[in-house]
Amino acid sequence: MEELKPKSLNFLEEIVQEDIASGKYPKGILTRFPPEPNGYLHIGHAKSICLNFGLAQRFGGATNLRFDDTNPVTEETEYVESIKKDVSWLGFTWAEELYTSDYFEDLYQFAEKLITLSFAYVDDSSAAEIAAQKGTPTTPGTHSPFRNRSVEENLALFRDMRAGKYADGEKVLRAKIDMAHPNMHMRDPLMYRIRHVKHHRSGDKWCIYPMYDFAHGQSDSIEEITHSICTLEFDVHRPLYDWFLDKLGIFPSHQYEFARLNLSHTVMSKRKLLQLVNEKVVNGWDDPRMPTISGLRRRGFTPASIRNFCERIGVAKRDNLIDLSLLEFCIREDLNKSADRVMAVLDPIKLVITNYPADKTEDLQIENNPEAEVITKRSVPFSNELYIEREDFMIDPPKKFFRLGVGLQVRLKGAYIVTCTDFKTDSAGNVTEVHAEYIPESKSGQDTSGINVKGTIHWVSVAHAVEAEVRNFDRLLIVEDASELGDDFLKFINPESLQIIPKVYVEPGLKSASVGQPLQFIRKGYYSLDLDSSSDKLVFNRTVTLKDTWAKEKAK
RNA sequence: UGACCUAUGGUGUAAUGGUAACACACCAGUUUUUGGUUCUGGUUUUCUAGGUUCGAGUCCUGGUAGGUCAACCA
Repeated sequence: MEELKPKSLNFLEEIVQEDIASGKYPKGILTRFPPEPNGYLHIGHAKSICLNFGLAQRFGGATNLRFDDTNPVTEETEYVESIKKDVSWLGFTWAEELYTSDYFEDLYQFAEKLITLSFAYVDDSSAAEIAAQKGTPTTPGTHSPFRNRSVEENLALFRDMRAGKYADGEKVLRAKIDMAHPNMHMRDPLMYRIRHVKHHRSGDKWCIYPMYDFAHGQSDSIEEITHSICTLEFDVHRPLYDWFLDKLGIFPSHQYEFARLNLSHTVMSKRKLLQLVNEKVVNGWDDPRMPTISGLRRRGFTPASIRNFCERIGVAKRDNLIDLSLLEFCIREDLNKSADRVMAVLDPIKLVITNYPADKTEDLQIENNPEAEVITKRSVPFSNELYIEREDFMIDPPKKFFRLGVGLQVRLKGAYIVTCTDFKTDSAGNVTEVHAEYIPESKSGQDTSGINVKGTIHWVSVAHAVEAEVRNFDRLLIVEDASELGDDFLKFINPESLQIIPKVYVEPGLKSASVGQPLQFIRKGYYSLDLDSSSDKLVFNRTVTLKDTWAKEKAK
């Protein structure tokens, strides 16, 4: 489908467009999403996923899903499964499911080749010695005493490393580049280390494992990835990425860097997320307060809203801090179109309609979603005793209070207009009951009363109400920017990030709600049924509130 | 006392040497049987000093500020 006015391209799209125009990649472009299976995906990964898959979709290419599993110590199959689930859920289909570990033999051969070309050597130095040899960013490094071993000796030693003749840490394979290079990554970086550890896929087949720098570029090259995009901190790795591909003389994949996503009022680093889980600040990786894909899914976010968000934040090379309100806008925008409206009273007070027959029940037909293309209705029981929101009645209502107070009128959503006549209090002066009279000819849809009211409030019939638990979620942190907080970020957890309301009343039709189904509790927010629900206990998660301009008005 | 990356409203992102725009946020009004939604309008912008040019947010130089890099992590 052709857009009328071509949207401006982001810098990555421009690069791809130029490469295609110049005929650089006659077979089309190929991107890849390369997570390490050592944790759960978060919204930052979603940006990368949308970028990689989006680039390929837009320019007629394809995208591989590659698990970058070169460190057997941290990686597990459990994470592979969750990552696949999350990428699929976001709505993307990968061309091939691949694993860096599947290239271990190729990578080994690449290493032997570099040894043969005198571009690599086996080093017996300890980790501390190697660190010392590296120098500092402002002072050049020094040569390892093992740097000038012969090709034959290096080859023999490296084969012995593979054969398991050495213990962990005893030897490493290093690239022979330049110990005085201004880029630290070019000062004879490690290519292989010894790890006598079972790998989640290759098992015990290997005891030497390639480092990221010796695996990533070559994996890209093996797959003939044309555009390998990653985050900014890998910028300094690019010379090394290019050096290996050049010396090996293999397919020249190219790396491009973009600024990672930072979201306000939350944390994104794997370490901090892990900390939240381990210290039980949240209830697991899929806690709805987490910025993980699984958390957002459980919270009630839709894949489309997240894709939309990633589209709107754009992509560039400068550091950024995206305001959470943009994410909230995106989910509201989506849910406003798709969520059925239902009534739930979270903080109930009884409203008695004194002139409505006590033994009567009406089944009212109420619109599910005024925004829908095809309007459908549902049946909601109405009777003389209703629950309404406590905040919808005031003893001394101020001027612009369009709700109940003695003498005031409101419409009960989908039902009648009522006039408040009285109220009861307990000994402490708390309102316990509100009384009103309904206007029979004001029935919704057939109103002949001629009365206009400013306010409409939601309600649930006492006799028909279904009990439910509601979990209201809010921002995880009370500070916008957690980047400089370090471990102190735990001191800034929003104490109201989770508020459980154990007993609310919802309309009876909600007994048949399904997990994840988007709903709008009228005037309250968007909710979805949590997977903790059972047939005799409903639990609803608040995805996001509605915009509340009344709250702002009240604050004045 | 290094190398590299970056700098546009409050937050993001465009403008590809030719009128600084779009979204979110915020404010005001409109619509509304949700104080939701819709629609309309408004407030607020090119880090700094030079240079090139008829013309610079864009190119060049210096400065300033922020970020990245010295894991047998990725």
